[in-house]
Amino acid sequence: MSKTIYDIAKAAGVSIATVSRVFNQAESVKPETREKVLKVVDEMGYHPHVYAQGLASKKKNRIVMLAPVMSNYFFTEVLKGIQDSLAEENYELNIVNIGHKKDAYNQVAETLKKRWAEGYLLVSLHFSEKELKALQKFNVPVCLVDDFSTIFDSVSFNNEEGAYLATEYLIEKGFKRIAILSAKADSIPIRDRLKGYKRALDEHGIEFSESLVVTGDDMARDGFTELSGYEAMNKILAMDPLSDAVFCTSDTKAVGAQKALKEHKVDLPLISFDNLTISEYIGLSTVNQPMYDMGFRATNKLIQRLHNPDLRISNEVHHPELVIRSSTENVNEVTT
Amino acid sequence: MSKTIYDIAKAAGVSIATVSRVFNQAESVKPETREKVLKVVDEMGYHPHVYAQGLASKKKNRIVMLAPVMSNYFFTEVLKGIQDSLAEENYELNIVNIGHKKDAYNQVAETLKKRWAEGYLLVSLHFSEKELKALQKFNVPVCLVDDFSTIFDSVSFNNEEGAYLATEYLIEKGFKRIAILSAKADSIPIRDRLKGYKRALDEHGIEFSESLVVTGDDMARDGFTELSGYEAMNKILAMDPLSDAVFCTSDTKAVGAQKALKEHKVDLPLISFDNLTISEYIGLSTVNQPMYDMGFRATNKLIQRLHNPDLRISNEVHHPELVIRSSTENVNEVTT
DNA sequence: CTGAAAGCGCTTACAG
DNA sequence: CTGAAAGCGCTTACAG
Repeated sequence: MSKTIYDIAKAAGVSIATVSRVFNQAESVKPETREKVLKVVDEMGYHPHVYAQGLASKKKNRIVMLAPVMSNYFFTEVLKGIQDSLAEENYELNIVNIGHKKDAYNQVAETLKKRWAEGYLLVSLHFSEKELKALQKFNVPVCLVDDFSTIFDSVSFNNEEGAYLATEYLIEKGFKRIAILSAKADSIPIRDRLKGYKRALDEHGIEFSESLVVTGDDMARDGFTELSGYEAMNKILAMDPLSDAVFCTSDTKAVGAQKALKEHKVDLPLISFDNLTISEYIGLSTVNQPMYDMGFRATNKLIQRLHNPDLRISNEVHHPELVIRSSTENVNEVTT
Repeated sequence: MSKTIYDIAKAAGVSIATVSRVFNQAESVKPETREKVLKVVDEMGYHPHVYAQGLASKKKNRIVMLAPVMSNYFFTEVLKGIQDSLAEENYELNIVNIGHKKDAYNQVAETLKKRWAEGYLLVSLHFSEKELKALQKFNVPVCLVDDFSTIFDSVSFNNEEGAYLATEYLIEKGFKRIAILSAKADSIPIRDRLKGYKRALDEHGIEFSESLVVTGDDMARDGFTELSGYEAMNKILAMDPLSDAVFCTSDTKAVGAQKALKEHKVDLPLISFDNLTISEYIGLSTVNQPMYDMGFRATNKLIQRLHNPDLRISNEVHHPELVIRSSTENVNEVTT
């Protein structure tokens, strides 16, 4: 039913090798022959069979993105960056969802084993040194996005520094009892952000208090949900004495937190993390994370490695920027 | 470097046919032989070459999702539905981004031509009858998501009815000058939603006025952006007399619209369209669109067709539900 | 510039 | 239950 290269060759009165060359090394075919073949190709609606091409040429022209939890903004921004970077290259993109965190490693390993692709982008997947070394054994080009390691190329973000800046900002405005609206304690972003929060307190001579680390009960997406933020802010509002400012570990959570504040008619200074598009519209002060850029740069890096496998491992770290809006400004400042 | 079926066969002391059978028709291999092969496979870290398998078996076990504009919530929700539906099946998912609207048809046609996959999901792609018929010629299983046609299977949403319900709701609350916060005029969702808006006015004896159809200037993503909503609401607020309620054509736009309202300290009743997760947290009354379900159901439908190509074309239409929150409630009602 | 032929790594009747 | 062999639809030295 579907046309093959033989059908085209016969109809054009040439060999299959010539038809193949028209697609792959057009210059080496006499212009008239090329035209003739192309004409037949067009008439008969032929398209090379991708699998046969891949098998024969040992090229796949495909890169695979592996990532957990699709339904979030971070993912789509990174994806856009990847696609824009890929747009100029002759690669197809496959997306594989890494489901349950528990055996994320096995899911990734299984995918790498299949060797569908020339290269792989591991997005927001955090593995131990040991696991990464095991993945390295598959000997396929990999670039980590939103994770750091010296074993693979990586494009990451300095979460610790972001949290530090946000917390320091609140401190410099005079706040002393600063709560941190946290998420799953052993998730990598939370670890790093908590570290930055603590360092800021420490360097400004404020004692860290475990009671100011507050988490919601909803643990979907590691607790990075609106609901979790809402729950956590309600806990904060139930504290006595109330904290005088809040560093929230994600904009999504901050949306929930703002709802709780509104319901309680309380105006606590709130700074958050991510800088989603929506944040501008809800007046959220936040730490900007260049998600699109990270996806774009990581893809460039991966493609460079495909062209030149002997490149040294390279790690690119993106730095945070504060974006200040009304959530920290239109509130009563502390007057000492 | 990479192991082949020959390496395994040799190491296990069997033929390649037997190794192949272990993977494909395990029952027909003697248990001891199977164990022996599996042991070698495991030791040597073998995995069948997907392209060679596909070429030889003429199966691909792959479905492709084609969709425009990745970076939106609709897309990710649908995607989640697709993935969950696929999780139980032995299919891989590929995602192809359809970029510029102008030649969306060609992009889709090119992708179908490649025949990577057994089946295709066309998400939020709106083609003319003529174009769909042309796509039909490729003779590959297709299911439309968020579009309706009798040429292919489809899972769609009744936009007209959704807009009708939202507008009627405002009318029944006593509002008469109801503005519609619109987007790209010739986009399919806008056409249908405008139709529903007009029908509601008509059936309740309210005259339609072109001046109450307001659009922002930002036309990215067909005008379905926060910015566009913000701009449009500012135009509404500049009207004299002011409209007394607003039907907004998407939650994303409503986020921008709410910002404008807040800045002007005006409290206009606002009902919107989509029911994003965030909408609950910003108190947005809206029309619920079951995006996840649509993705899930469409995938089921496609897979059924793969199993049984002679199935009659089937069209599933999902119906809207109003979700009422504070944006239409905590505002002054009209007292006649 | 072009063709004949080998080969990519599998699957699957066919025979035994 | 298992193997030898043909074939899937291409690409690419090799030779001319």
